Amino acid sequence: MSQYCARIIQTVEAIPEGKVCSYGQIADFAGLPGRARLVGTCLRNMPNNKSIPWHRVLKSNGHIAFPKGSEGAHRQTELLQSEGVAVIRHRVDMRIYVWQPDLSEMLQKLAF
DNA sequence: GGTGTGACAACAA
DNA sequence: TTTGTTGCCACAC
Repeated sequence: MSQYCARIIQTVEAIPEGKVCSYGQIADFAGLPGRARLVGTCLRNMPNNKSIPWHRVLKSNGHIAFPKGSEGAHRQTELLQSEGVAVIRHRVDMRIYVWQPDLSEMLQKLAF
């Protein structure tokens, strides 16, 4: 558990329902610009059973970060659809569901 | 301390 | 849209 991972987890937890976010955004909000890979590494290493909404994290282009047919992809798709996010052919309409955090919300949730 | 790896991003064809 | 390539950096060997 590194400090980076803690920030990443906190940022991911701040994503509201029905919204999605890209790895780059997570890294950016977490104060780690350009460390998108670290987000994935941490989420993989971190136990995903801590109520972390990892399913709201996608690639920059809206694609699901798992290979199609994978278990993770399936679970992610299910979770997203159950939240009202339309997953079309292994991808999400980032134009609609992308998370655009308000500054006040950011300060409230993160407030490093 | 070198090397390879990774749930990625951005760019180029 | 789908592939490559490159950059990035913490982490496990």
